[in-house]
Amino acid sequence: MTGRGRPRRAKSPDTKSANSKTIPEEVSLQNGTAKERKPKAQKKEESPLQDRTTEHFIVEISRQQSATTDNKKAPVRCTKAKKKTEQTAEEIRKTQPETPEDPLKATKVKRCVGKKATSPEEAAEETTKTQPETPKDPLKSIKVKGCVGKARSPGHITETPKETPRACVPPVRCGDREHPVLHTTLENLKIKRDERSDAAEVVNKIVKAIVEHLKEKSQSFKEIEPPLRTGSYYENLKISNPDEFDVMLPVPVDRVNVAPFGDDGAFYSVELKRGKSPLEKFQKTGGTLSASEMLKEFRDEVKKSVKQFTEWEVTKKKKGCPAVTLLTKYLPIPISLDIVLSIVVQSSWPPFTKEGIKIDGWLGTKVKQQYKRLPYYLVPKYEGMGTVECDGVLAKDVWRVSFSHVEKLMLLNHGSEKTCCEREGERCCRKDCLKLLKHLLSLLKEEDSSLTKFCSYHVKTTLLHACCARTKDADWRASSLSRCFLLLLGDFVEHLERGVLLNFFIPTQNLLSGPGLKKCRSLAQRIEAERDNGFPIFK
DNA sequence: CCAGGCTAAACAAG
DNA sequence: CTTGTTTAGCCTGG
Repeated sequence: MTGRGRPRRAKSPDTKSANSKTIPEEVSLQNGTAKERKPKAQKKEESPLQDRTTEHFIVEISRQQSATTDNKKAPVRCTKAKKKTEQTAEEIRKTQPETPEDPLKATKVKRCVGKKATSPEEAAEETTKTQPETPKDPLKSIKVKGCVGKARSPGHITETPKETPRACVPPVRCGDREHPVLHTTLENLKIKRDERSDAAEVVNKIVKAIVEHLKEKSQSFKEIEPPLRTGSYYENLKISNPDEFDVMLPVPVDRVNVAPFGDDGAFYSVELKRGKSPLEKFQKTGGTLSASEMLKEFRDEVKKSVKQFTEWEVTKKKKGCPAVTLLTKYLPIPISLDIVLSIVVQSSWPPFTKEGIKIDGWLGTKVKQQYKRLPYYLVPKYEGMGTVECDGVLAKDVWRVSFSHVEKLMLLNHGSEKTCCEREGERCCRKDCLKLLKHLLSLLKEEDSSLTKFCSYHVKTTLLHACCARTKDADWRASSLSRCFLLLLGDFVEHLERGVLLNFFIPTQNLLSGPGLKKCRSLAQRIEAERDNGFPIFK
């Protein structure tokens, strides 16, 4: 039915232009924060990110060639005919026989292009409504692509076609024959293109509206920088459903004094140095920039800006949580969107990061230096009771450091060779391993409510540490998925057994101190049971 | 501010 | 399996 030439998805032109092509806000971020760090002169060969190769010539030439050939086949556009998503609830709400359990799910007209009905619920949906509690949100990031010319080396010389299965098949060690279930599981975790498209449309629309409102209608937040799309969706790590989005809205500050709050280096109190700032009003008598007051007003402004969007609701405030969470249920897949207030600090990273981000062997020292020249972010997050006081500062007025922008950069550019996972390069399984482990954790959380304190950030951190331990792309060959996944699983279990998983950027912070050793060990046992039985939970 | 190019990933076909 | 197409996201240059 679905012929290749037929438009499987069509959108009305206005929708299109409004959402997909350009997100204008992006541009001003560059102007605002990034330009200084990314001098124009730093091109191609000169970029520190580039010089791990000696093939610049070939690379550059081949780039140009392929660009010109590509051009020819470009603009074959489909005709757009889709109804806008501005539909009201009633319009959208057609009965969805496939999923009777959810009355809000809907079948859309545009989807009727002969696609066979997908099964009720693929494999297992992850429902990563990850707990707000402890360290969920350090998953945000900035964009700032490392460098300009990506290498696509045609001369990428592979002495042997290594990935092809050998003629003689060793009994045990051959790739992942041991665990074919991992591959099918991964397959089921993929996000459907149409669902992604629908979700992106509604999310982009509301984010745009919020940003416009804050810039034009609010005093305190009129200087916000373009949204930083962070978290697993924007790292291409989202599994199962496009149902969770994280967007950080950064407020620039000129100069600030930042002082540790507590002893693990993750939380800070902030003082504005200069007078002139829209943020003055959030200062307490001691000069502290009050996270809670700023978040309160931010939340009010976000509420105002989504008021007219009846399909979105604002969820209740959660203690210590830096996000204003929006929900929409007017799509087959309900979406939660975290709008996270943050302040951008341009100066050098806190001293507590000194021993962190040990990526020298994996991504290289120059990449690390580049990352460390980026700003860092602070989000209005605290732990425990907001009334706890320390040096005259209340916990609810402190900020937690966030390096989500760097996390995103590392995950999108994760190879020790820069051609890793590119068309001409070797494919690796780092992200697949992470997806699988995330999935495993969320399945375990579904069946055991005592695991709420564990979250996908624990898994992500485990992967980052693993990448520093097994630094070469050859350690993560796509053909060795099972072995790599089992090693990663082993890492995770080790952390759990010891009850120690250090924040990748702030090694003085133990991310497992929240859950506690007892819960850690019980999770470790549960995971080992799955492993030793061939992952029945995936079946 | 926008148009256009590029990439990763999903998806379709051979 | 390989190859090509489509799409959202991202970046750049005008």
